[in-house]
Amino acid sequence: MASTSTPAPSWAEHAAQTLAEAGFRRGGARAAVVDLLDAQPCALSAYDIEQALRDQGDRAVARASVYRILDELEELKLVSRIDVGQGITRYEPIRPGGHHHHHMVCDACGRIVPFSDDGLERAIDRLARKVTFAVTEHEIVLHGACADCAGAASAPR
Amino acid sequence: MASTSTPAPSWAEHAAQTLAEAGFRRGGARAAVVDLLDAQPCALSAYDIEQALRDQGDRAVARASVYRILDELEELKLVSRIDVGQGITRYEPIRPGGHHHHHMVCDACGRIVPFSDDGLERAIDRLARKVTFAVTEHEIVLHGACADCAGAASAPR
DNA sequence: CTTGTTGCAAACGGTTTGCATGGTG
DNA sequence: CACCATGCAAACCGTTTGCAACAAG
Repeated sequence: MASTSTPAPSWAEHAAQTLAEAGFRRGGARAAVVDLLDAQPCALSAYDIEQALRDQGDRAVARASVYRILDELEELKLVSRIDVGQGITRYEPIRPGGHHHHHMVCDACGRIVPFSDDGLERAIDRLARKVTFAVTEHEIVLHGACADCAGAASAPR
Repeated sequence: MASTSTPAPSWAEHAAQTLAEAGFRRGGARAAVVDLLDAQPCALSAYDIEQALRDQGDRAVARASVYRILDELEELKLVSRIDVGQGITRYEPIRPGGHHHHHMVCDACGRIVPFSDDGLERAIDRLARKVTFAVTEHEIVLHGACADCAGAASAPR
């Protein structure tokens, strides 16, 4: 962490640059969505994004625009779709140095908790080499109960 | 209990029995869906099921019934939901002695190919023991290109 | 005859599209 | 001033629900 010239550009900046390079014009709605995503710790649904922007007041964005912008961002590999079932697609920034991770879904409260595990990734890599299938992506979703919900139901430890 | 008359009950029979034990009455629509599922090698969507039954002619089942029946079967752990994205839920029989498996989705042609891997399952088990989350299920989806599509695009070998 | 089962059609909820308006370059 | 970006509303599509007809036990 010595390189003072590129002090870890925020994802928002990275996204803005990538978008510009791809020939997109600057637009208030897109900037608002990008900024919101950058500030979030975990995956958001299109609805979450629309609401958050509306609630925080300074820049409401139409639903259709949210979807269109998310499509563009996904196309440029700036966000990834997370589908944990329930028919709701969530989106999450792909941060330059960010680590690959997956999600656990609490079936009781709906909470989504990110996790990453090298052993799991290695197992997937090994598997990918064995199969007659060109694996480019993988998605792993763990279902169960989060600490709160599991604790409430069984022995609190 | 060495009842020699039960060598390997088909999934359809197993399902019929489980349903009966759970107090369900016998019904033509349900039987048709169960039979169709039993005959299939891989996951079907509700739409696939409705169409297949309508096409094969002998017993059409209303869309709503298909969904209701699938819900009941899932409740009894007779089928499992497979969600590979694209917003379409698929269903697959859980066969008594059947092995746990996951799916690869060809993003080019949409084909779904099942696979299973012990190393992967072990990695998940190990992980499940480590996390602060009561893991009850997991779903793994590999995306990429199937042999046909990958072969067509790149070197055929 | 009582109660679960099925079909039909309308309702639902997330997502996409068509078109007019407005801001960027 | 040309064109992309945005908002709005309607269309879409898979799924769910309400209700009436039907059949199993």
